[in-house]
Amino acid sequence: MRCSTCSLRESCLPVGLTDEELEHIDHRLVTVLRKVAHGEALFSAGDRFDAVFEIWTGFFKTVVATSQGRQQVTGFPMGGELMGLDGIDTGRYSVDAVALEDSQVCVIPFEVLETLGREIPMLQKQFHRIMSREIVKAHSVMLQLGSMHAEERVAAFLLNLTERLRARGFSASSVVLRMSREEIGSYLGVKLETVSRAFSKFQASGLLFVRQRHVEITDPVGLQHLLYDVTV
Amino acid sequence: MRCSTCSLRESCLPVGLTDEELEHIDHRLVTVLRKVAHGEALFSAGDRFDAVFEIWTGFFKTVVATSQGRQQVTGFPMGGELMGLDGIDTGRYSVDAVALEDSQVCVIPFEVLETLGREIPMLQKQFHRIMSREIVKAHSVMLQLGSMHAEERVAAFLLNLTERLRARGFSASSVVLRMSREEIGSYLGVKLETVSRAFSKFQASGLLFVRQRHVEITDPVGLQHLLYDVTV
DNA sequence: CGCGAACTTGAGGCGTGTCAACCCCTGTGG
DNA sequence: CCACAGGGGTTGACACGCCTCAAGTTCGCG
Repeated sequence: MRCSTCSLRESCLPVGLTDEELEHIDHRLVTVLRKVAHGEALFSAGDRFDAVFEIWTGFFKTVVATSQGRQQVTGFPMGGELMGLDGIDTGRYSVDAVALEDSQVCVIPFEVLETLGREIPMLQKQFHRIMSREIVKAHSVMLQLGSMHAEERVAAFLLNLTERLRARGFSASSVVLRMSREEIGSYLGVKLETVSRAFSKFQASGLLFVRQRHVEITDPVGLQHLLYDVTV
Repeated sequence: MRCSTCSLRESCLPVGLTDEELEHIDHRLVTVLRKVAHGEALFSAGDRFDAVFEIWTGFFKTVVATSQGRQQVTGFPMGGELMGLDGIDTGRYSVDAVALEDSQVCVIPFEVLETLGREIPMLQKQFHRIMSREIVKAHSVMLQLGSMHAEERVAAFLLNLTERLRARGFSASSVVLRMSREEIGSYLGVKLETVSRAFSKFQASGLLFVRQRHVEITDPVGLQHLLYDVTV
């Protein structure tokens, strides 16, 4: 596997490396490309940790669960994002990572990443940036879960999703959701019916058109205003 | 500042380092000990990032805020925990870190940490573990915010707090809360009155005694059961 | 073409928020 | 040492947003 010629090299772990450094990590950082079928788990909570995974193509959900059967979707990682960082601490993954569509991931053995990080300071720095970003994203989700009303959460979710799609060159207005209402609801801390009602209400307000998993956002600014116009 | 003779060296960043390695980082990893008075901010969202902070003594809260004035407490870090990791990504801190009592923190310039990490693999590994743990903790908070009822959240909060105190050699049954009902409520995504009512109800159930910020937990197992006995 | 899963929509109940009054501590100044 | 002020905490009554339960609809897929 060669990072130096990969189409994602500008939005992936080795961003900012020189051509020389990129060639140095070719065939070393990533040795295997793994395919994950729709519905299949890339890894599960409790599995032994030995690698992190860079999403090359596809879409995932990550889920934490308690022994009592409580579940919570903690994220919807997509192309260019790194998964498995939660496993570094204890040596076992703490979430399930399930593909929401047929996907391909670059397998990065963690030992190799730490070694190459010592050799290439820029790689080390990028890795730290990515872990830090993960923490910041988590804080942002906590803010949503802790302080927003149901409709605001759904609006924030849609805006966040479309922004990420836009950054990857996809349309930000016409979206096909890869996840169910129930998965969205779990992520946002509300029930699936509440998500459905929010979509319907947004449609009635002329902000978007929704038909099952197809969403056409006609008024992104209006959606954004839902996050501002709140009695705080 | 010397890490090799610090009383916290077994529950701090350089855990697991050899005596030689510890002496190598003495006066280098930590150059300054900073005092933060009760109510004062160690750093604020937007401040330029150049260091992470290891809490030596004291107690903090971290708070995220939006431009619209929405706020969310994201954590209550205490002795032996690392703060400021959120600033690595963008080069600016993304939360406020406010002392809830007079505190002292070791200032760790981030440049130095990355350099020493390249020299000492064990230091690098410990740092990665800590960042990873931060992500896992965040997932756990998401689970609370997204799937638990108010009383369950309060019970989980109390159990988590006392467990951390216990790990530091303090009593796990007799606690003086350093934070207000409002701060607890913000952290848990409920209103301060709801926190107050939960405390009162726990007392009525014989699980604990509460008087203002003094909490005496008489039945930790009973508290734990509140998290199990739920229709999921 | 038909089945089942996912989604939508409605009615009613419950949990938490809101608002307000009161109490308890702490700290300050006379 | 006491009086007082003020912030934090508690408790109650009521409102409302979201959950629950249920029925009906649509869509994807075998």
